Amino acid sequence: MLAFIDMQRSRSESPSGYLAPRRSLKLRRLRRRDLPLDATQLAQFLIGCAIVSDLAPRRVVARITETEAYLPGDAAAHSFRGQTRRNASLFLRRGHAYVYFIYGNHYCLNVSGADAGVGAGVLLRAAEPLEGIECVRQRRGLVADRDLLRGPGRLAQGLGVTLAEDGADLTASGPLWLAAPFGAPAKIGRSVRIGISKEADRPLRFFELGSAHLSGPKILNGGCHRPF
DNA sequence: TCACTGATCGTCT
DNA sequence: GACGATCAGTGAG
Repeated sequence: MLAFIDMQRSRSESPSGYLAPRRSLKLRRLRRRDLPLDATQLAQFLIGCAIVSDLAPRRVVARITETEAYLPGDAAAHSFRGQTRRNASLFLRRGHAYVYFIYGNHYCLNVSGADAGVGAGVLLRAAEPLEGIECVRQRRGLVADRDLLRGPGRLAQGLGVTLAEDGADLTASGPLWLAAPFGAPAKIGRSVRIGISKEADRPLRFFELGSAHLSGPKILNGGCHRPF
């Protein structure tokens, strides 16, 4: 079991009820061997882990609350038709960032989830901002706190992720990396994936039960959107 | 809260 | 030229 992370922070409650940390979190970088070799297991493993962006102007730490697994041979996966220039990062060893641009105005961040050359990954769909919230607000504009990183496009925007991070090793020293989970282990829910037309009935979406920081319709989240 | 729609542009066929 | 792992804005119930 992974070591616990001491959050080393005191929290203050904002008018919206959001709990904002005052001090930097103490984080342990995940190593590649910490990551399950199976994308479905990796998608569950990443719930409760942190994604850390040291991209300018300052550090943002967010606790991952929602993921989707895209497997080898999965018609909904970008790897389904084989390797192209766009999806090459999806075929890297597990733990690399696969960033793609979609719908003309959004980036999405994935974590490659298999051995080199296989082509599997985990889409990070939502997270709860823990540190650098002001920086996220600057990037995201005037939106409700629970909407800051809720949705794959919003998450990438809030972390400052662009195509420049495509192919980055999230287990190496760099501006974008994964940290070990902290706090009580998340209770994980499961549902079908969102926004796809192929293999849409496969239950490969995972989320933290009870979290307010989830995308998608309420019915897929176990009716767990907490009012703020 | 949900349904609907337009914006936007890279990738692939 | 069509499609797409999305989002924000708007209106209805």
